[in-house]
Amino acid sequence: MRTERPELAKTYDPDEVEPRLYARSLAAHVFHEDPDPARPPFIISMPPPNITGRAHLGHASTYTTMDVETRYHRMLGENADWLPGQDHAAIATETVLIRELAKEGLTRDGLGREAFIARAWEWRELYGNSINESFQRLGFGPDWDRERFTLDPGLSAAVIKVFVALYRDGLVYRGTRLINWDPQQLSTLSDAEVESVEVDTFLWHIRYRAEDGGDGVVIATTRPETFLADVAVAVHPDDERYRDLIGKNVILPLIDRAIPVIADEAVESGFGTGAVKVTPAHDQTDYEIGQRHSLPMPTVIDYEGRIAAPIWRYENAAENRGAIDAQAQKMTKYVGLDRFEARKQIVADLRAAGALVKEEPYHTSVPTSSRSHAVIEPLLSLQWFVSMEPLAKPALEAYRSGAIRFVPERFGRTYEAGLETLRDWNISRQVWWGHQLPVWYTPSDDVVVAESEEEARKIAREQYGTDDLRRDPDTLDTWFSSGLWPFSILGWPEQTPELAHWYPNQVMITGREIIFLWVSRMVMLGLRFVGKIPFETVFIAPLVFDIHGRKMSKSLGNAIDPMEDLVPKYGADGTRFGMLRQMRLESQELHFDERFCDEARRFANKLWNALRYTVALEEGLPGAAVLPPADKLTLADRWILTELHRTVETVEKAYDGFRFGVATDALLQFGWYTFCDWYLEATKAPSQRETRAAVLSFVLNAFVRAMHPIAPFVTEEIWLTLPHDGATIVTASWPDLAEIPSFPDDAAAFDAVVKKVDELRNARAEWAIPPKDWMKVEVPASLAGESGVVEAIATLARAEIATYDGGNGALRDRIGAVRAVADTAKLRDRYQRDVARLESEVARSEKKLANEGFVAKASADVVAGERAKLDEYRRELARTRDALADLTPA
RNA sequence: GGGCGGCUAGCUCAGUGGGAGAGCGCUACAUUGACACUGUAGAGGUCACAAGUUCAAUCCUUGUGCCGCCCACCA
Repeated sequence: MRTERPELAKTYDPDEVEPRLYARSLAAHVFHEDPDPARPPFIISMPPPNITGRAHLGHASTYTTMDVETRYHRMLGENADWLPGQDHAAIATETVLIRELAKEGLTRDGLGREAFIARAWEWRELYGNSINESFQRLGFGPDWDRERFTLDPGLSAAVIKVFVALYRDGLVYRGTRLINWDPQQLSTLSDAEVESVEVDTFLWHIRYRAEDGGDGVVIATTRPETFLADVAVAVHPDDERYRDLIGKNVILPLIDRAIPVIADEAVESGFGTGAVKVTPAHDQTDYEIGQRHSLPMPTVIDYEGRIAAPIWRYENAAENRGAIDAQAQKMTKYVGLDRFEARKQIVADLRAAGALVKEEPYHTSVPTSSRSHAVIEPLLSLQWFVSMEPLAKPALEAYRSGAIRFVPERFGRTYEAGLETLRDWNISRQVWWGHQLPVWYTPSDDVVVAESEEEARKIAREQYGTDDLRRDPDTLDTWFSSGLWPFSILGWPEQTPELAHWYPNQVMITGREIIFLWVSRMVMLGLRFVGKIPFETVFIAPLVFDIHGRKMSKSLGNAIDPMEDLVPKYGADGTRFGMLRQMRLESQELHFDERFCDEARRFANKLWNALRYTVALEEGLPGAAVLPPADKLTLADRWILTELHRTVETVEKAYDGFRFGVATDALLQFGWYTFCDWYLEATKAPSQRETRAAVLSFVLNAFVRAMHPIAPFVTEEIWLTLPHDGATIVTASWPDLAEIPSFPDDAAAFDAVVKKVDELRNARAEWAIPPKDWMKVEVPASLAGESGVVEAIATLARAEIATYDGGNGALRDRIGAVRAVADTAKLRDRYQRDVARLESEVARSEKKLANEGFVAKASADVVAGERAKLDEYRRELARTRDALADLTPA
């Protein structure tokens, strides 16, 4: 295909090009693939963003790596597909919806479940696509024809099937446990969604007097309000101070209830007073102590986070219940108070009663919801759980056997550590937007779990003689459905061709903060239900912070919105290239610096102008991928082809190893400096005329293909303008190293030209020769035969060439002997400095080689290298001394 | 408490067991057949600190300091 010489804009305009080319790709469905067992699969399941989400910088960077990998593997000819989808994000979406409804004066409960869900779906239709629009503007090319949603009928069926199967296998169970309760969201949260936030508070020291009238004990607590539900005081069994108290009773102040002093190993004598109040229904450690000692477990905080008369939840141990219930009338003044309000009141009352011994300022952390940021209340509650141990074991084994590989490797240890310490997973949520539990109860609370209501009735009739059922209103944790993602997205439980060829996926890319939350669950559930690991490689992309390493946040005012702040300024290409440039494999943080995006934007313009130069050559361009015969290629041609070969090789390895910083470094270095600053300038020498059009076109064509996965638009625009084969660069082939000739010796000779030109430019600056003047340069007569070399030097250094008698040896030596002509004093000065510099280099090198230890112990390569270096210095020194001698008046 | 990452030029970061690098910023010059979203040149660094291993350490080991993150039931 031969391209007409078009009119090309002087400046590359991403705003015009990018949407146009994206629409073209979309219309042609170039990102779509079907399973093709004849080709190796390369599948990435896109971590489904929340439908409420906006594309933030973390998405932009992480998802760009997925796009790069998919595009690269597609160009390699693999059956590559990137599977997109969205997550219903139960709690997050419900929160947003409730807020929206409030603007209309409506409430969730007022609407009722059915109407609320209907509104949620409407809302999703309206706004759920905005993140996809951002992704498209960023140039992401997942297989949009295969987009899925976690609440799709197919995925919902998978969720129900898994829940029921796990229940029947005894891995899903219902029980009363201490759970994380968010009093603001009015729902439970999994451990993984709870984060610690540091706060300044107090450690209150409170005296519980002994029942027999003694001083009793002083306990230290950060949560005095929960003392209403205390059922014991615990001390360490070996603590001498309290030995006599163990087994005796102390009296809770204000409410005058007697509780025992018990001994438990969990207590650390060194902390606080060495005595701990035990409140099993409001603290994890206390709960475990309570279990060990069969203590009653009253709750005194309700679901709204208010103080309540003792509540007994389900099968709580209830010995001594009478005494606890009897306290209700003594705590009426606190009932209904918010927990933090109650804390103030109780502290004041304890102080008034003389029970408050000390208030010690104290820095600690409190659990908060990673969603609502409300302080989590540990509460005893009847919920649904998944037993983790039987699932975790095979998932650990898959990692330890090497079936799953982490990049960087060290994150494998994070995964391992997480799986070793998993507690059972609380999966029931008290929200409506989600997969409702396939669980029904009979009037007498018998539990029926089934895939459908029909099946549930049948079971109920057979087992319990009733079909009067009510369904559990709770829904499943969002992560339950996302845990199935890599296979549910492929159609599981149906045995689809996609599942057959594309599972396991080759790569999963995500952030380190969800290694336990998500990655481990996909592995556990994939192994259990498909019988195979879900993916072979997990690439953990760095987390994005601001330029000074601070978390990006609206309140700090340092958040960068890629769609608002970057794409309009730098284009999608500039944004992508600039982000990837900062991604270094071993670094777990990316301190985002916008300057890299600006550099990338200018780089795109630079390449664009190299294209303009190329297509404007009067001799015209040959067809795609046509090189002149090797014997016609000039030294400069051989050099640029060799450099191209090396660059493609480097970029290939970089993409293979997720080293995006290395790939962008190599592309930038080659494209801007090697290609534009040196080769393209060299083609302005007359001797390059015969071959330059073909070589420029060939190099640009291969180069933009190597860069395409990172910067899809500018590369496509350039590729389409050049002679090319095929309809779009998206489906073009990866540059074949075998077809890029490499001439290492000639390339080294041209390196000498580069070095010489640098030296001449340097001399020009030093001698203040105006750039518009041609500087005078003499080349040894023996180099005159190499007209291409002489002209290249003349063009690049803007020099007028004369010859002098002399010069011999290898081409590189003859190039080295090229010299600038200036007035004698200036030249002498320069040569003298060169001699001094070279003498010191020679001395350093000689000293090193004279070191017996070095010669004896260093590797042969290094010693030989050092000798070669010394040799080179000596020759250069000799050359410079000769030149200096020539100048010295006789 | 455990684990991980970082500390290199004013800023942001590469890099290597053997001659300290880039971009931006700064200074000076320049409009040379594409590009001023450009080119050329220059200034600028005891590679956090200490000890060790080594013929040789910015790089490896250990320790210290500072910054950041993750995990953990010290109330």
